[in-house]
Amino acid sequence: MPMAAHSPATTPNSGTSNLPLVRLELIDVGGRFAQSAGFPRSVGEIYGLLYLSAKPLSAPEIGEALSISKGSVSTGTRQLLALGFIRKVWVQSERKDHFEAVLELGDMLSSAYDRIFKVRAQNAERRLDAVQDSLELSRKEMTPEEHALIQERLERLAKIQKRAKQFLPLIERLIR
Amino acid sequence: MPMAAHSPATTPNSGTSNLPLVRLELIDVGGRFAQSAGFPRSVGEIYGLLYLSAKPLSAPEIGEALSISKGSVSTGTRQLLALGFIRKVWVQSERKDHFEAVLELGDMLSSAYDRIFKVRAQNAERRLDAVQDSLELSRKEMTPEEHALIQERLERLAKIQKRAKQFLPLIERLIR
DNA sequence: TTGTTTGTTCAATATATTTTGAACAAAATA
DNA sequence: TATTTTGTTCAAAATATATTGAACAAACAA
Repeated sequence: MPMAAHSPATTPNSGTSNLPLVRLELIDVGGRFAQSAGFPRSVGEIYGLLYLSAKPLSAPEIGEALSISKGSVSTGTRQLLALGFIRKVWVQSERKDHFEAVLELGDMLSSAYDRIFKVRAQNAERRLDAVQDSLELSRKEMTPEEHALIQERLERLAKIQKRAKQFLPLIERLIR
Repeated sequence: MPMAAHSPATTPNSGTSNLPLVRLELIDVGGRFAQSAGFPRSVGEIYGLLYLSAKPLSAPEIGEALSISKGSVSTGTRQLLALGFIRKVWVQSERKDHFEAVLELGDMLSSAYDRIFKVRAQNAERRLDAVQDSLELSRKEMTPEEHALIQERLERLAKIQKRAKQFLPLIERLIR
């Protein structure tokens, strides 16, 4: 369903931006994708805008097209730059920074995968180790039966984690 | 770092629950995992509580152990039941429903994968089709050059999606 | 140097999500 | 039947997250 950025589905885009429908829709797609990946909607909208832009856009242009503030543009572009989804480009006789989308989305997604999911997997592993350590610390508060039960169940978790660790590199290879 | 459910890291667990440290920690792990997967924290905490429980727990027991309300327990257990992460069990001479964790987490995660990620992939595919349709609708508002550029970029997206579609079943097989 | 433009930060505001708990419904008991 | 127990719903409150915009800083121009 066609939808202008930030506007309810039924209302047409409010005035200034004047982008063709297809671009407004991809802005919305980007926003939704960002949300489902745990990023602010505006970050995805910025990428969606730049992805279908014929030329690099300045921060004020982005803000005007999406009706978002200077601050949000600054924060959003910083995040996208850090993830490698956009780059700064120099535009002749312009002092403002300009941004363009990195089009190699496949590569970008795999690098985002690296940064996000690998770190998460590592954290999860460390965390589970800590839980297993604290099982021994809690030993005195428990009956031997309870201790054995918890130990067995934590070992199940460790096995799942091991399995996950093994197939993650395979996914990486497939994504690249 | 050890942490009682819902309490700041430095404060000990407030009174009634009296669970050993290791169980409090797994509750926290469950809560964080749920959050990273887009579920309410309390849903993960309920699973974490049940996962290390020697016996099935009633709704009031869950609420008391986690210091959450009747309503949250009801909502949380319903979600976990729908996902297949817990099951109801009948406990002799008890009228209350009792809940226990499904321990086959690997299986559960793959079925949750099915339900969530497959639907997302399908939605994304439909959505991109719609965007491509609207490119044709917007044709008159654009120069031929702009049209060609957008068409090319949308085709790139379609390719990425196709690739993603291909490797998703492989991941599934690995997870199972 | 001063004045202007551009970009960032962050406290305040707005928005979205989760949790609560009172009101209700459903089921079991007496 | 009436009474108690158990479970659900959903509007309101609490919490978490995103956005704004004024104040600040940094870069450049004159």
